[in-house]
Amino acid sequence: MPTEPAETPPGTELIVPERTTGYVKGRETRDLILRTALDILIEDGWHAMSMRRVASECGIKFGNLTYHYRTREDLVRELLDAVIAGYEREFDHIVYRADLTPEQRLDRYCQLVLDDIPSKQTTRFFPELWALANHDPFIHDRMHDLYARARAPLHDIIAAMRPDLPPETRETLALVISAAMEGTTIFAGHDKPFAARMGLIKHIAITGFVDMVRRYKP
Amino acid sequence: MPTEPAETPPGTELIVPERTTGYVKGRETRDLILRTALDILIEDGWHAMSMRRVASECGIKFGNLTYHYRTREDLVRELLDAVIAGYEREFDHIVYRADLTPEQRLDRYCQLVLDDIPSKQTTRFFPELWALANHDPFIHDRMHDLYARARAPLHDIIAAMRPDLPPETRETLALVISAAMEGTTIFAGHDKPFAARMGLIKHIAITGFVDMVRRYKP
Amino acid sequence: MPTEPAETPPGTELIVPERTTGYVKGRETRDLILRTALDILIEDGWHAMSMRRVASECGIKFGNLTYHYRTREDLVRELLDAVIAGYEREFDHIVYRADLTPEQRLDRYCQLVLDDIPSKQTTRFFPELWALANHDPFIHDRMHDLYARARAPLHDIIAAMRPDLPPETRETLALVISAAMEGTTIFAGHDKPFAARMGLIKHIAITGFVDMVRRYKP
Amino acid sequence: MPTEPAETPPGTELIVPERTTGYVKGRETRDLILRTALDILIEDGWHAMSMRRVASECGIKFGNLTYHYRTREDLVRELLDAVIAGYEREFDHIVYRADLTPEQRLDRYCQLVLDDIPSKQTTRFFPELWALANHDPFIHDRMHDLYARARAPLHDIIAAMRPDLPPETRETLALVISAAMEGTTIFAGHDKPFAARMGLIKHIAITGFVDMVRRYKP
DNA sequence: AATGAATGAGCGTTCATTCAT
DNA sequence: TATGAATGAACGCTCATTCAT
Repeated sequence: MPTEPAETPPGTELIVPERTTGYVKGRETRDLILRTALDILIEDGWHAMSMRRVASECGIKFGNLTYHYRTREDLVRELLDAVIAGYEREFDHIVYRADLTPEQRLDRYCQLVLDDIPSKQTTRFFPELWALANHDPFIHDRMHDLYARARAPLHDIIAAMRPDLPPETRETLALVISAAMEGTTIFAGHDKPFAARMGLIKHIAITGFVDMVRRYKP
Repeated sequence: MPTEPAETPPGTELIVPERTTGYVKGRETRDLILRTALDILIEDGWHAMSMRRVASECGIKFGNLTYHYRTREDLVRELLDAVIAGYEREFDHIVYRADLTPEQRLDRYCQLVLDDIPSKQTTRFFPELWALANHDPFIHDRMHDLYARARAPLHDIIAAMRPDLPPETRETLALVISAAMEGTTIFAGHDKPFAARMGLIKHIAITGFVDMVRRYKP
Repeated sequence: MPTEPAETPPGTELIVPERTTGYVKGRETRDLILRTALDILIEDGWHAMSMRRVASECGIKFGNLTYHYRTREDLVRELLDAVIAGYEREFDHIVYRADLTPEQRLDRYCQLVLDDIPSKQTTRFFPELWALANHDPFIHDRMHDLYARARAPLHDIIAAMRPDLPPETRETLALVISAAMEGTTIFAGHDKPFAARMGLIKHIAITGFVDMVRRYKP
Repeated sequence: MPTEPAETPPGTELIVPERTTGYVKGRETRDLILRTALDILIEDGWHAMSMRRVASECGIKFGNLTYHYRTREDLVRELLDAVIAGYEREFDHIVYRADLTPEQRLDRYCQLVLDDIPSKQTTRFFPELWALANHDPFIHDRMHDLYARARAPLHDIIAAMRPDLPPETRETLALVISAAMEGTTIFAGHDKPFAARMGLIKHIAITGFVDMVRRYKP
């Protein structure tokens, strides 16, 4: 079973939306702002990502930051959208390869996800997102949009492996597998106690998931 | 297959440490403070749990709060210790029942954990902890202490089921199972999109976990 | 012996540093802040000079004060620098007059210093500085910088009067004279018991100092 | 001329007043409190001498401190009185020695005062007092009481040396000498830039003062 | 597009004080 | 005599926001 790591880690790119007034300078500044804000979020967490600190670490003046993002919420939403869109884009153009068996594709999908977890950005960003989603409906919905899109390939794979199961069961299998992988972030993500054991974790998890789909009896 | 919910959900109790000196009144006040602080943490998150808001929602004056907890860190540490101790206590006196087979005990253990996940406290508290642990070494260590203690019963069960496996493999099996269950918090916890499907999730997960332990080949 | 008071008392002016950027309005606000802070320091002492009180007595909002001086230390340092620079400036352009004998210049120098002591600002400001210098190394160094500059003219005068003495002795003569005058602040400064006797004090002190330099035998 | 240092430095003792309820324990506690408060005042200054810190550094509980000194002002006043009384006592029983000439007694008196200045307590305590006296009439009066008593021996000495001078002139001579010595605290006190030069300062100052008294012409 | 100035609110902390135990 | 509990106020600081330049 192929276990080589994915060629391009997802989520390393920020997809910054265009604006109506398409000045290049402003676009560059917004890029810088979002990149810097994400760095702070990753490094020191949500509450450290203040407007002042973002401006300061950008090397721009405070007034300029509020020109581009009038309120903190504006900044936060565009940041989360940009980060999430980055993850979504990677998923879209990596997973679909028709030359593999469903088992191989399941294996490959899980490799991709688990290989991404030890990255500092993923280990730091998603727990912030999970916590925020509990208190902010906008973030909650946006986050579950992302996960729904991320599970879509799994649905196809599981449907191919188990056409006998009802759709709800297949979806829930996908959910359990996805949740299981997310959960490893806490224990084997960047700088976590079991980071060094990620290889064994991957083997146990992936073989377990394949078995789980293959053998599940309703 | 036994799927009845556990009789007492863990984590609903705060274990507030005694003090060598002090009157009953002070003890009651400290209890109230911690209970209120936890409620705010659960409802509105970490940064909403300010000293002022805790005092205000306690119905006590700010000065009195700082009398009992001189600094926010004092409050936070005693709160986390009290919450975590509550979870640990439940684990300690529920899991050890010698009259069951290892498979039954694994099933029971997972039932216990998964039954707790939809509780509002657990769904809200642990993601906060995961996010905080990324930026606060004290919280990081305390959290992984808790999880290590929570995995201990799993180690016994898996050792009984698979004495042939080396300890590291058994530990990692336990870790994967534990992480998988934690991951469901995000998707099927309180008010989450798949909360209603927790029954099916439990069935898929638990039968999958039992299979995973039973059939794992190094 | 000439005893007419100096034409311009030193230390009545605040030398507020320019900033590279900024509007006139901001400069005026900073001037007002420092002037007000000094007034409070003089009137009610160091610990009364709180950020809140400065803002309030300025008629500006607290947030605006912290905009101009982010921390109290920023404010304090710029204030001390401005006050001290005011004293230094006066010393610089008053003392050097070549048309006088050394004795006349010594007399004139002491006149200048002693005439300044009964001013409320000097009587109040310097004892605060002396107390603070005991607990704050920055203030300690800045204060002794000021005094070193203030003694410089004395060194010249004494060198002219007593070229036979070694430099260390001349410096120490200057120090004793300077210290003696500073000490009168406590007893004959503004609103002090012997304020009314400053004329006699000046006569006794100055004739004594001139004699001391003229007649000192190592 | 005799220049050996005084046998017992003044101001090292706290004279704590008795109370009507003469329990020994309470007296001991008050001693400890005042001693500790003075240490804090000397070490970190006036504003650092808070009730809380005094209690904490005493090793007694906060409530107990407020039992002995109901308000901070109570503590401060008794502390200052005790310290000042300590200095006064030393002056009283050291200075009067009939077997010396007036010049010798003047020398001896100045030796005594100047020898005390480099002590940490004196260097730190008096500048605090000078600053406080500018803003607190009670302290102002008490301080000048102390200095008046301290100058009394000088008046006798100067009267013996210069019976020809009118009393006001003699008093002012005493004042100038006293003020001159106090002023050296700032420059040659404990940890001050010219502390190492105190020997030369003493010689210059004392010979100068003797000359000043001997030769002053109204 | 970018900066400077000003506001109002909230934060954690320290403090002096009063009162019950 | 000593401690615990509670209050109210002020502290320095950071923040998001608005508006003029």
